[in-house]
Amino acid sequence: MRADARKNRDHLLAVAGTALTEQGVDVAMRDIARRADVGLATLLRHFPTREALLEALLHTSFDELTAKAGELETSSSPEEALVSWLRDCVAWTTEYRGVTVLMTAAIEDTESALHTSCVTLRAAGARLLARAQAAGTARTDIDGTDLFALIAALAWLGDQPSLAPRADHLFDVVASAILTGAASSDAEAERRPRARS
Amino acid sequence: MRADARKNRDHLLAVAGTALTEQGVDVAMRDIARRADVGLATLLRHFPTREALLEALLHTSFDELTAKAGELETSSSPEEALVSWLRDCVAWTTEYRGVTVLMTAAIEDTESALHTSCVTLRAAGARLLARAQAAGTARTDIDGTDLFALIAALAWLGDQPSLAPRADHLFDVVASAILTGAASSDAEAERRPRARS
DNA sequence: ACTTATGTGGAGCGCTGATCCGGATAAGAC
DNA sequence: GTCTTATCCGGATCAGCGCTCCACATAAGT
Repeated sequence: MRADARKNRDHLLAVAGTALTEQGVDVAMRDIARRADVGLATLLRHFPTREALLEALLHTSFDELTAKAGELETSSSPEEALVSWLRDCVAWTTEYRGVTVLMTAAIEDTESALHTSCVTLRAAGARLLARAQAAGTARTDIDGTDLFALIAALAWLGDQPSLAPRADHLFDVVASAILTGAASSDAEAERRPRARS
Repeated sequence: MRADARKNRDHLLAVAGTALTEQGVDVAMRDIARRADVGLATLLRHFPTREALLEALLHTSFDELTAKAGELETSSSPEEALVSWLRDCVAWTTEYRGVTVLMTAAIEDTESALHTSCVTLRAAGARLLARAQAAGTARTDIDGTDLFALIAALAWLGDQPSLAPRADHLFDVVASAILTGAASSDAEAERRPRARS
């Protein structure tokens, strides 16, 4: 890659990062190009689709989340690991408003630039879930795809301005549905723990 | 209203109904106008915004849902009434792909044509919830807005092609989180009843 | 210094929702 | 039955979107 191209690419990524966090993933591609003092065609050549741009921008975040899942698998109890990781996933999506819709579309579109990252993420969650299920602390009638769907739904809730204030609380509600509390001594405490703050 | 205007209005509503169920609420306004053999301006004068069109089209459905809530309040047990009504709400949204997003935006936008309908719907749900809470069969740390958010999230799940197959199952998961099963003799059966079909 | 392969960005396409305004027409007066 | 007028219609137009093409600028290699 030519030096000026590399420079443009890096600059575009930096500008896109701030633009996306400010205006959500639906920000106009033209706006990103304008803010980078670059033609729209240049942006679209480096990143032919919105998904491609997001992939380049978020793949380190994806890696961190999957890595986190691996760490939790050894450092925490199955139940704590699962819930903590779910919370991290949902919290992460709040930084990029609207990314949830693209991810749910990407997970079964093998052509999407985000496809692989999403599948990997789902697999990481499935492992944490299976571990908790084996320990008897998570209900056994859900799988990794269900978990992915629940994360997506909670993330979507956080994206809706009118529902966002309830997102944290509803996370606890849904989490209580995933956990059985079977092998936990404080099962009841886990079912209705966190009072409305 | 002049006779030709009334005729156009009715015709547009009929055409919009089929167009919306076929292509979702994001269908281009121009397409609706084209299918009705009418200029775009005509459609937009009768229904200045997409919300206005939807309100005219769906307000009978909204009325039916709130009426249904009233009936269930006297005909069924608090628990059954709540779950049955929630299921009806979620099922109804599947007929109009994408309507959930507009509804969540409308519920706190007093300018939206859908605002009143959404608020009424939330109130109907809140009453069913309060009744179940009074009977001790629904968790007491959620309110009508939380319920609305959960319905919206489940409806959104059904709108996503990749997650839709799990929507019914996840409805049961979330429903189990809302219900405590306290006053029910088959509490355990309610917590993990429906095997994956 | 010259050539060439590569990168660039303005112009233009088809699409969207929205607005304007000249012409068509139904409703009401006579 | 005719005429007036208030109402309604819809083609033309605008700004915005993602996207593509291609004449031109320029960095890299000889």
